[in-house]
Amino acid sequence: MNDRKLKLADLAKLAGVSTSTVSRALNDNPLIKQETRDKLQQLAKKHNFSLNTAASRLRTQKTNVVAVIINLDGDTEQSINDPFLLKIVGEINLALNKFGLELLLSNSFMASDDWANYFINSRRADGIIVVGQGKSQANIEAAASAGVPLVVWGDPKTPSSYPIVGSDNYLGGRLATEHLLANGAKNILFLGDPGHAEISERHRGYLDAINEAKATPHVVSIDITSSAAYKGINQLLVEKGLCFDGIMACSDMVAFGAMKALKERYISIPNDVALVGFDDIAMADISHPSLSSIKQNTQRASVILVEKLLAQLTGQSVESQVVEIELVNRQSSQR
Amino acid sequence: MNDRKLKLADLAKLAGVSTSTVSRALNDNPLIKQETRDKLQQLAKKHNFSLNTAASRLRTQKTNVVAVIINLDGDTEQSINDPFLLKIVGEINLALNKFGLELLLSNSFMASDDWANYFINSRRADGIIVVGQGKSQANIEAAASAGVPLVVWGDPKTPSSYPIVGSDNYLGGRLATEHLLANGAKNILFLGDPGHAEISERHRGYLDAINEAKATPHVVSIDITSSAAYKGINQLLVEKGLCFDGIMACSDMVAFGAMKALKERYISIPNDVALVGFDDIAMADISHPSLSSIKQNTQRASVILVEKLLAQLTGQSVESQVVEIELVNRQSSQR
DNA sequence: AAACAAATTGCAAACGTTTGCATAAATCTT
DNA sequence: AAGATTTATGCAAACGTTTGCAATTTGTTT
Repeated sequence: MNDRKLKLADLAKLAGVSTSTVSRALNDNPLIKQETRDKLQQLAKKHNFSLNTAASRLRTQKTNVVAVIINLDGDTEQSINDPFLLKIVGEINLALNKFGLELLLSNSFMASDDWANYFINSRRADGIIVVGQGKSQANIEAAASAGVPLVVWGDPKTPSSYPIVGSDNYLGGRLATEHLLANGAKNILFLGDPGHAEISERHRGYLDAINEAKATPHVVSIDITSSAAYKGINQLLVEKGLCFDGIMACSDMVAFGAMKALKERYISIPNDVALVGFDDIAMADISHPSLSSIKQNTQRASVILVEKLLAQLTGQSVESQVVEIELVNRQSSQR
Repeated sequence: MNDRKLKLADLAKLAGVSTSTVSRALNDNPLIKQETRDKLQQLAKKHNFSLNTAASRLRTQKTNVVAVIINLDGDTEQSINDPFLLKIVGEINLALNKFGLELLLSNSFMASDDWANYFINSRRADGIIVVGQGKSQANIEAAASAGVPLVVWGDPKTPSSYPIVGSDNYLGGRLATEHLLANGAKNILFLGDPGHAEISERHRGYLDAINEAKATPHVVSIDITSSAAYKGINQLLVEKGLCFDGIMACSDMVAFGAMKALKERYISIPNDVALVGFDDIAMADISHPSLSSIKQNTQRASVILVEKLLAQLTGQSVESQVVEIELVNRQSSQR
């Protein structure tokens, strides 16, 4: 780094034109003659010039930055380690880049509770993508009603004043359960916390499928973590023995926790207990037995999230949207 | 959002003081009388005021933003899904927040190759944290020699002009191998690509342990993914049968791929083949059998990364640093 | 009570872009 | 060939902070 950072004015002097011209040329403004544009762009490249984003953000009042907030409830610890959450952040990153936007990563622990203020008023970002509804939607609601451009990854069927993009959780729960039934399971456990928005929909789907089959539902309510699932199933086995022959788990990580408890007692999967997870994380395919799961189309969802955010930025009003899901049939439910 | 965004000048008018005073008060500058400071800070809170970061970044030439680049090689696909990479990003995020910094997430696919230019000259960020060395360090080297404040998560023993923070990979490889030997394994496979910086150190540790035990080394070189590991082990079994009784895998995900191939052929873990992974991701504890692994202290490493970056920002020169590792002994290696 | 020092506050210039408007150059009409 | 268009460029003001310096107020000393 030899010398002081070049600025627009320096470049202009070098080229013998005004700063306006350089500015326009670099932004590919058709007001400037094509030939001049090319020349100036080359000059900029040659001198390793790049615009000072602070200055241009100040002037244009736009940042081209989107804040992504990983929304965890303080108490129930679906930890930041859940591969699924992180996977979706990765996908969102890709989707944003495709639209020339950058990603400011944040989480619900920092940044206080006033998102409108912290991210938008301060011009840190143009809009917000919230990953996960959490148990309380208060922060989201507050930001949305403050007029912040905002989209949420969550359960699209939740009534809300802001657009939610997410999987058809009801259908997912239903398909998974019907699949277990079709494979001969009679006593199917729902493993997860129905107090959580997305999971409550999965639970509804589970219930409807169970009822239609005239079976009896049974819920084991636990946090969305493997270890909670492990403990939950263990405890159930201790107290009541093997009183079930199927599990619909609210996430793959939860399913793996359950699997461990079962395997330790030499309960065969899928023969004694059939199992379906949710999310289809990479591990589902590589575990043994491999885990049947409801696959969420995170890639498509991410693109939709970004599109809806952009639509809001141009003043359009947008609706929640469901993205399709798919049952991935593997060994854990096959018999 | 009722009215136009408040600015410093508006607040000043409300309070009957100058903008300088408000600015200083909000930044807790001791030049301003404590009483005035309190009053103005309350006023700001009351009106939901927050500073325009674009303006203040322009004026101060500081952003308080750090770019985190996930550095994947285009070809060898240690995909963005590897939970370990994402875990460390989470930890870095926490560490940055602790120091009042924000995290701009990026990856080596976007942002061109000229990081100095794209992130620093453009004043998008004050410094860069690179996660992963990848196979080629050209981009990192270029940015570092352009004078960019930069730290890398990788193998600290790699000679470099920039500071690298990471685990003692040599020791990790050695400990894992010695542990397998101590548990009676005689023919231990190294599963991973020694062309990769961190893994080459693990490989060295493996080699030294093997040689000291007068055993013969055997490397199965594969990409850092479960599926590559699965295929690799499968192929080996097909071609040569069960010619090994221990595996030191270069990552947990790789170990799981190997486990799957073994389990499918009813090869017992740990009795027929003992196995140790690397990273200690959440899944290691929840798999069955649970996976012994070398645990990297990502939390401590993240704090160190940030501290070293801050040190650079204040002009100090900093060195690479090793963070301790730990063997977590679980079922997969126990006999 | 005057003279001085210390503690507070205000003035005004910068930070580096973008953009409405005015101007200059090139092209087209008749 | 002179006016009327069209095309291309330049001028200068604004975006909202921060900060060196000057100015004011307050407190201290003789």
